[in-house]
Amino acid sequence: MKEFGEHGYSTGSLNTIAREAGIAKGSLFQYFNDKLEFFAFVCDEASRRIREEMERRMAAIDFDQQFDEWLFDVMCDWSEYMEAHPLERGVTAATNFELDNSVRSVVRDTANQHYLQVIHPTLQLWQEKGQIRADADLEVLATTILALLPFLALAPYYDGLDPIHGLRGRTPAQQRPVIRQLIAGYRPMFAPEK
Amino acid sequence: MKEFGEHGYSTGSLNTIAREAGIAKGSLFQYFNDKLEFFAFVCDEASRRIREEMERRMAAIDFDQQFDEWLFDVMCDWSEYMEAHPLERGVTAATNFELDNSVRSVVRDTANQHYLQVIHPTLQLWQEKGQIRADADLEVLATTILALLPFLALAPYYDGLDPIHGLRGRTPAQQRPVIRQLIAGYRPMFAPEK
Amino acid sequence: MKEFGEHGYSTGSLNTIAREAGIAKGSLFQYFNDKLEFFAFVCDEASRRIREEMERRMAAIDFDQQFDEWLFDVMCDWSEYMEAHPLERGVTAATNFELDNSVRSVVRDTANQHYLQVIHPTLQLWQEKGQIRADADLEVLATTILALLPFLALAPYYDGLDPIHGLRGRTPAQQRPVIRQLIAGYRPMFAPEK
Amino acid sequence: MKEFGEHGYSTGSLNTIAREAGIAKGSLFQYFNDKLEFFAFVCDEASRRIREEMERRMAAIDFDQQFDEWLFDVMCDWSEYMEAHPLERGVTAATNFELDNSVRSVVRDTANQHYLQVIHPTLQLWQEKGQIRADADLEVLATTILALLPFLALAPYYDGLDPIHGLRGRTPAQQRPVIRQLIAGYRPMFAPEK
DNA sequence: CATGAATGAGGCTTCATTCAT
DNA sequence: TATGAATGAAGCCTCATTCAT
Repeated sequence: MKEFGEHGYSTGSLNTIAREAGIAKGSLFQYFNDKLEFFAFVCDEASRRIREEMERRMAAIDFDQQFDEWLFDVMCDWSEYMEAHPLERGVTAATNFELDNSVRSVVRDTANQHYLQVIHPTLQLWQEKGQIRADADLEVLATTILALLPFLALAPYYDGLDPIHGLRGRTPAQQRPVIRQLIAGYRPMFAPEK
Repeated sequence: MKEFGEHGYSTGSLNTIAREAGIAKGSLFQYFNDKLEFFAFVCDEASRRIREEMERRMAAIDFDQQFDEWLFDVMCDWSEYMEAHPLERGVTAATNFELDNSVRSVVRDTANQHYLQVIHPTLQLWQEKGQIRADADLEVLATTILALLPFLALAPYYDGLDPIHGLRGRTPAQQRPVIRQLIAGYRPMFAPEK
Repeated sequence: MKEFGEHGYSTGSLNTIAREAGIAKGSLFQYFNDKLEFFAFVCDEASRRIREEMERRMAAIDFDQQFDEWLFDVMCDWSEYMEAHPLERGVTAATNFELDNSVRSVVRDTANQHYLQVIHPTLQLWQEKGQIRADADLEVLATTILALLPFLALAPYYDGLDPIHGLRGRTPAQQRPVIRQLIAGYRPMFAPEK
Repeated sequence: MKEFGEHGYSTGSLNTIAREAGIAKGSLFQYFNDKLEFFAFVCDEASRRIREEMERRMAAIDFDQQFDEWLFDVMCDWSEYMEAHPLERGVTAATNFELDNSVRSVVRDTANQHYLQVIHPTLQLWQEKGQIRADADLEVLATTILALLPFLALAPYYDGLDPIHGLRGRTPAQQRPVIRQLIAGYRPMFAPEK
């Protein structure tokens, strides 16, 4: 996760991985047929960990509040999780920044499934609770959140992702106003008529 | 543009570029000190071309309509431009998918400046025209559009970018319903009270 | 036989053999001390099979005819056998095309012994029957036949072995005219005076 | 020529070649796209040298004698040439012992062309001179000689090629009786009626 | 007797960059 | 200004063999 997270698929070095892991180069190929299979495994593993941890955290968040408040809490947790887990964050970057389609399609589909299996039911639940307007477009909302997640995860650590709010370099605590601003901006998309 | 657009910075090969351009490998280094300087130049050039062409096209779009109608026209133009210009699209992908921060910061800032110098004044103009609600958050709107542009540019051509609306593989004409849906979804963010 | 026959000794892979055989890599070394011993066993086995089958077939061929007619029948059988037994044919190629002397000497001597133990007595028999001229040089005849056998076995399946008669790609039936032509050409070497 | 001649295509090492040539590994690829292209070049070069030298020598051989005497002289020259040129001999072995069809077809066709462009016209010439029987089959004769050449070139230096006459280890001078015996054995194939 | 993970040397090839011409 | 051969490090991957289980 460290090597691939820092350098991505094509620039990540199996030699380096073997050296830092203290095993022989050839040993890597006992478990994976080639570099791509290895990378895919690492990405799957990271996606799974991220999802499991986030589900655990979300279960602890107060469900008896307005949707935008709840979303704010979730996104702050997300922000803190990513700050505390540089390995998972690195792999998230590696999958989001992969250019090669044949590599990308292998790793992105898995990640997207994990995300959507959380996002879709959650949005429906909130709509049923009446906290999301009945005529809101859940697909557009899901797309927005699906884009917001890597944005919040990476913008504080990678240059050029957020030239508007200036997330780059901010701690999770310092990110909170921006998160609040973004959710407030999106609020009309889902907010029920008063 | 072809080589870097297809393979990105680190995987793009100067050997290949020289070979396909029909010039000597050494000649590249007459004009650029190293690979990064070359890549930066290519990205700048692409960003400039994209911006100029889009400004030209936007000037031809009817300004006497509602903001969301106008935005729809612009985004359709953007979609058609990207379909017609695979080289520029490739470089767009290469800059958006670059993982290495020291490379990324060089190319993204330029691109973002180009984008924002168009987006910011435009949004202000539409707000002054009263077509964007006075209390709408122009920053969040700008961030949304800044994310929407690469999304629409790349999702039809790269796997795993849009698992919700299924833009992958669609022609510009087939993308139009999705563009309309997205803008309709975003509409409450800026739409003036009726 | 499959792996060594297709790729020869040095390029043949014990890993592949174990994988395709469905046994563990280590198990190979329970029965053979090293790769060469294994290869030698496979070649011996193939030589033995080839010899036994050809002796069986030769026993069924009419012995009451002229030597060249008989030889034609034998060679056609040989041609058909090789077509029907790609594994044995492959090993034949592997032993004939082995460059490394230390490997070659191990496998060729066995094969040659098998061939000569059939060829020598047979030629003597035919000479005693008076169908081979008394002053014919049986050694040269044996050498000729010893060269003819791999030639007929492999030329239809390997490039560049027969640039004159064009055996490459021919079915056994299509090889028959060439076989007849070759034996007719050799005929003066052994034919008794009329 | 040394490395490929000793170990053949697949076992020959580019690392070794570069090291013994005193150049960098990468430099090999300035002139050849891959190993096969390199090997093909080496084989072509060797074939050309062999042909040119043999044509030079054949021009010095007395043409006013019987065909079998002339052939004996040529084959003795061939035997001496191969003894004096271990590099060319090695490459000859490498092309004759190559198992991989895709490699083999590349190098054998060239070699065969060189051989046949000498053999065919020569045989015709001798037939016109009346030294080869009018009804002799020149194709079979050519095939015989085409097989005799690598046999004489390699049998003295490689195990298991000649289990009958025992050429292995013989000097050119010691090979002469065998060469004479072989040609005497083949003589009836072409000798004119007395 | 069977297993299969571990090894580490070696395989071919690509790369950005230099520099003498 | 243009060239392109030379470099040598680094890339991924395969290999036969060992050995503790």
